[in-house]
Amino acid sequence: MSLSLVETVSRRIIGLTRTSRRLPTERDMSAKFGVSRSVVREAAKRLELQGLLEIRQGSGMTVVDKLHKPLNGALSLLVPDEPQRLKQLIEVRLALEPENVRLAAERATAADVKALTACHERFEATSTFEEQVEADMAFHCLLAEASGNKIAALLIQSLSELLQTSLKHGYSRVTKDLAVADHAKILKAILARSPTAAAKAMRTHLEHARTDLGL
Amino acid sequence: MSLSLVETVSRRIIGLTRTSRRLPTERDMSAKFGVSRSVVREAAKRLELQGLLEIRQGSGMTVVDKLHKPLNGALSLLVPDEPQRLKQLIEVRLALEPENVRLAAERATAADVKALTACHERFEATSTFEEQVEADMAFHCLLAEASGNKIAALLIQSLSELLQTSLKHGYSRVTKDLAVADHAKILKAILARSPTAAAKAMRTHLEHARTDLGL
DNA sequence: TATTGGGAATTGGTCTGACCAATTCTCCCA
DNA sequence: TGGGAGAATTGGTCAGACCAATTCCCAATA
Repeated sequence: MSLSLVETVSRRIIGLTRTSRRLPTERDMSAKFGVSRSVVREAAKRLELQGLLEIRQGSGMTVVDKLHKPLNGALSLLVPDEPQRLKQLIEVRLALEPENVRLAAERATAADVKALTACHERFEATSTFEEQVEADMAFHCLLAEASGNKIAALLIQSLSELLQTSLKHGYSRVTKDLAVADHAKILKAILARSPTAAAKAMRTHLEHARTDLGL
Repeated sequence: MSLSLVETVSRRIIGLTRTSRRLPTERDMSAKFGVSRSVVREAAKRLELQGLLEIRQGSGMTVVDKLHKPLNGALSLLVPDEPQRLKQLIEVRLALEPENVRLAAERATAADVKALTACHERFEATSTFEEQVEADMAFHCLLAEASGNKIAALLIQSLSELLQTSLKHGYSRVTKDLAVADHAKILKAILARSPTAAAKAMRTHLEHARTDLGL
C-alpha cells in the first residue's frame, strides 16, 4: 500500500516548513511538486489542521508551531458542554500539573527560571480579568515546559487554551492575590529544587482555582 | 466574519454522523448541500483528520469514534524520536493514571467493573507479546473510562495507542505475571472503593512498567 | 516629501467536468 | 452454489475558470 499523493506532498511541505516561515503559493508548489493544485490544497489543509500552518485567503501560508491545536478541537467535540468541560479540565490538570512541577523542580534550566520569574512579575502587574487569565495560564505553560516533558507541555498548552476560552464566558476573578501568592510558592519551591514542595503548592493552587470557579 | 463553506458543510456532515454509520457519497452530498464536490471533499477530509470518519477509495465513508487520533498525530510530530517519546509517554502516564484510578475507585459503575474484570481475565489468558500489550493497554483505557472523566479517557487512549505502536518495535515482556498481579491489585482497590490504594497500586505498576522497558 | 486612496495583481476559495484507481456488485458459467 | 470477470460505483487527481480577500503599486493631495 503506497502513500497517497496528498500524504507524499504533506511530507514535502513539512520539509519546507523547516527552512522558512512563509510557504510558496499553492500554484507554485503545484508546479514544483508536479501535482495538481487540489492535491497541494489538501496537503496544506491537513497541515493547517495539525497546527503547523496558518492559511489566509489572499495572503498565503505561514508556518506556525501550534501542535496542540488538534487536541483543542478534539476536546471541544468530545465534551461540547462548557461547564462540564471546565470541570473535567480542572480534574485533568489536578493530575498532570503537580507532576509537572515536581519534574520542573528537578530539571528547570536557568532560562526556564528566568521566563517563569518574568511571567510571575507580569501576572502581579495585571489588572483586567482577561490579562490575569492569560498570565496565569502562561505561567502554567512555562511550568510544563520546565518539566522537560514535551508531551506534558503540549497537553497543558491545549488545556490552558480551552480553559481560557471557557473563562471568557461568565467568570470573574475575586482572588487574584491568592493566585499570585500560590504561584510565588510554586516558583519558590522550584528555585529551592524541592519537588515535593512544588507538587504540594500546585495541588493547593489548583484546589483554590477549583473553589474559585465554584466547581 | 462568516463561516467558510467548508466549515459549514463540515458541521452538516457532523449532523449526519449522528444518525448513521455510513455517509452518502461525495457526489450525493454535493448535490444535497448545493456545493461543489471539492468543498465536500475538504469538509470530509477535515472530519477524517479529526477522527470522526474513515474514508476508503471505492468504498465510501464510515463514521467512527476516534477523537484521540489527532493527538496521536500531534505527539508523533512533536517527538519524532521513538525512545524519547516512549520515555515521555511513561512520565505523563505516571501523572495521569494514579489520579484516574483514584477517581475510578470513587465512580466506577457496575458496567465499568464488569468490563474491567473481563479485560483482566482476558489479559491473564494472553500468550503472545502483542496480545499482552493490547490487553494491558485496554485495561488502562477502561480504567480511564471508569474515572468518568472523558478528557482523561481520551488522553489515555491516545497515549496507549502510541505506546502500543512503540512497543511493536524491539521490546518483549518478561514480566507479564507481575503486570497481571499489579492489575489485580488495582482492580481490587477499585472494587473496595479505596482511592488511595488504587492510586498507590497504579504508581507501583507504572514503575514496574518503566523498569521493564529499561527506561 | 510623506501619507492616503484606488485600482491592479496576487493568493486562497469554489466550481465544473473529465479521467484514473480501488472497491463493490452483478451476472454468467462450471 | 461458488468463483471469476466485467460493469458500476466511489474516492483520488487533474486542469482551467471564476470568485473573494489581501497585498502591492502608483498617483494625488496635504
